[in-house]
Amino acid sequence: MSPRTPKQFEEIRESRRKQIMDAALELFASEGYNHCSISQLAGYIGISKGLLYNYFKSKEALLISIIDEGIEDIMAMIDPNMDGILEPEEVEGFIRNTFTGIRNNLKFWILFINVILQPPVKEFLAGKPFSNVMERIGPKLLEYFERMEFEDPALELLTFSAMIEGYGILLVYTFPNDDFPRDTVNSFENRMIDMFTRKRK
Amino acid sequence: MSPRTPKQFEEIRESRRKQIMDAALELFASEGYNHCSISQLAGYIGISKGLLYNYFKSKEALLISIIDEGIEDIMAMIDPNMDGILEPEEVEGFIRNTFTGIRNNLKFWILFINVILQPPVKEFLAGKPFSNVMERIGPKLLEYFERMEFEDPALELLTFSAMIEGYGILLVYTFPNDDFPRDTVNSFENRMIDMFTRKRK
Amino acid sequence: MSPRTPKQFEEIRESRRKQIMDAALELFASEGYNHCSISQLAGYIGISKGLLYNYFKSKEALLISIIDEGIEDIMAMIDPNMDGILEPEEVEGFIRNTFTGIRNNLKFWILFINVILQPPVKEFLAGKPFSNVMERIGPKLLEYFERMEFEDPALELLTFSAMIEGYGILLVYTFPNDDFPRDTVNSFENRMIDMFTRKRK
Amino acid sequence: MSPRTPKQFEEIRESRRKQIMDAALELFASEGYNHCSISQLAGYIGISKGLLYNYFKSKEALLISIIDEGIEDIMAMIDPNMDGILEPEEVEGFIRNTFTGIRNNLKFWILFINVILQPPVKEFLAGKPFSNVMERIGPKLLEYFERMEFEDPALELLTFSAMIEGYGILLVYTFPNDDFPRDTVNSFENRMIDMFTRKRK
DNA sequence: CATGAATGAGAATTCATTCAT
DNA sequence: AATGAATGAATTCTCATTCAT
Repeated sequence: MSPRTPKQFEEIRESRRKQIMDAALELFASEGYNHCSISQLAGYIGISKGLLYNYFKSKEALLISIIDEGIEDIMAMIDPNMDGILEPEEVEGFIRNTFTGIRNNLKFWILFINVILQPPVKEFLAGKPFSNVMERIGPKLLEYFERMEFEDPALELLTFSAMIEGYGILLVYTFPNDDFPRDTVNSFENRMIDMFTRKRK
Repeated sequence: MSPRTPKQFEEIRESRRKQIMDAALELFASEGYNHCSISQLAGYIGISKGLLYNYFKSKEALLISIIDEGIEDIMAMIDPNMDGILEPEEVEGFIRNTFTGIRNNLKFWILFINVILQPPVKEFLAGKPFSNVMERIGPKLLEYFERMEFEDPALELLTFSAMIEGYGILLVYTFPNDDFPRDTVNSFENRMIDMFTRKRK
Repeated sequence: MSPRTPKQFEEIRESRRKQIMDAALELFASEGYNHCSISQLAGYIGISKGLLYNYFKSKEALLISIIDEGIEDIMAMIDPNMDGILEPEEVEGFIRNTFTGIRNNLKFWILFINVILQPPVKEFLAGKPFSNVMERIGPKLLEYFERMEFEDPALELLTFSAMIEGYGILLVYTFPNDDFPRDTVNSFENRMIDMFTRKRK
Repeated sequence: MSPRTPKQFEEIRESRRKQIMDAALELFASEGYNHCSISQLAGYIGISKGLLYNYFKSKEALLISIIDEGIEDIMAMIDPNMDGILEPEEVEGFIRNTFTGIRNNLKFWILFINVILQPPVKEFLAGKPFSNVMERIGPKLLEYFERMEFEDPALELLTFSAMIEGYGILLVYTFPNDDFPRDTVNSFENRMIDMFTRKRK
């Protein structure tokens, strides 16, 4: 066999890294971050503890990487193009994407909810622009509700946020096994779209 | 000096127990359960580590006690009398009480959200009828929405749940310091009452 | 009620002391000295920990008292009058008394075997003339076997000691519940008497 | 430097494990199991406390491992082939092997006597077929004494057991430093062989 | 005499992290 | 790159003993 090229090395590293992060997400989400030891994690993946430290400089760093990437994934799905002012179709898209995004990354979402208030992640998020999805697009939505002449834009924003987050929480706490009545969820999504994209008087 | 009576001992125990639980709630909620050591907690209260174990057989047991009592407190406030079928006024009361209950026990609520998915609490809740507030009154609400001829009772229940939980979450994650625009919250509360107590067609 | 006389106080103290020692013997023998806490013991007796310390200055002191008294009891039964030289009838009496003594104080015997090699008791026994029953009467028996012209007096002493102690051990380890074939025990006793009181050639 | 092979790791583990068990046997036997802390033990070996837990999941587990292996060692020496019916030569061999076995593993024997009645070991032995050496070969010896037409087989078994165990106990309690008159011991051994392998009428 | 809350010293245990190979 | 033995600091927990009442 010929010696591997630098590019191949890079690929190997990348796939290992991904493997570790996937497994850690899996385990952290089901067992809890604190409750899950590096030994256990390494054993679960089938690699040595040392190798893990070859890829992540600490357990915290691993967690942060997972959170970071997860947020990016969800953000990418939720928010493909929100630079300018919001139009109703974009709000509709945002709602649809959010629902899909959370559902597609349920494991991550569970972990996220699980650790978001705990020291390492808390600190990490503090410095980030997307510490909270809502925080980022909040102002835009506010401006949108104003422009669309909703009666009480702040109330709309609160309602909007609560419904989005409430949905996410229900997924995690009440239906973590995806045993969700899909019809009802679709209706809920439609109701939200209905509520927040039709101009009210 | 005469020896203490059993009643006196009982009082000492009761007040100490409360003192420990209050301090632990405080610290666990702000620092995080895992991040806060028994040493730190004992130091914060100003007692010895040993005494803590005189009152709670383990750190987990202390956490569980806090959760247990907190749930009871909130349930007592939320749900004073929901034995029979629900009437609109009761739903209104439930909404109002829930909002007040969460706000009055914000520290507990933060801790609760923080630990609800973590092993000891998860297991503890599994055996409880009120593992989730919604779980308990869900069926009653469903029957209520049917009786009130809401078009899609399941959707109403989901919306209702999401809005309640979303509100709770927002409090914890987004406005933990109570820097909440109170007017908007009141409007949100009223909107919910409006949505779920007026018969729809 | 008239105030108690000093004598009555003395009696109360004495009976309490005995009660504590009996219960401790019971518990130490069944649970193991180290495994049994002062709390547990006090609870078992139905008194407070403080009171216990009123009677014994430490857990070790309590153990030592039990051992001390137990040894005295057994010694009193085994060895009523062994001051002068031994005669065959005295050896016979010694054997019979030893068997009865061990059987009557089985709980103590179990505790004794259990703790005899452990630090506090070990040190305590070191300074005592009866650190071991055999040690005390060993020299006398040796002289007896010589005077009786046993062929190898040292061998007889070893055999004698081994049979006595072996019997004690069997009681503790193999038949702690007294489910002992009494006939066989009696025969064993008679065999020992036979072996060690009849002059050999 | 090439990484260690699995075989090398296996060797390291095996030798460390043995080192720990040897040291623990040494220390537990001389200081007493309860009196000897993990810190002390680790310091004595010259390793960290943590490493100890890498090899044994608890102090109790370490004790049990020692007991388990010790029993196996002694059994292997005592009882090389006792499957069929016993012949006088086998009984002789058993006696000789037992004496040698106990003497060669005196440290273990001391520890064993020391802890055999204490909770963890007691429970552990309960499930074992060789909880007591005698228990295992008792029935065989009984049958042997019957076949050899000893007058009272049960009495012979009791005498045999008592002498063996009594010898073991004497070693531990009375002559723990091996300051044993070897001649007398040999005579004792011969006397036992004489007593239990010559057909009596 | 009697109580049990309170202490504190020390014990067992865990586990993220390092490092020689 | 890969391993897992080894570390050590921190953490949970135990329990004999004291002491105010």
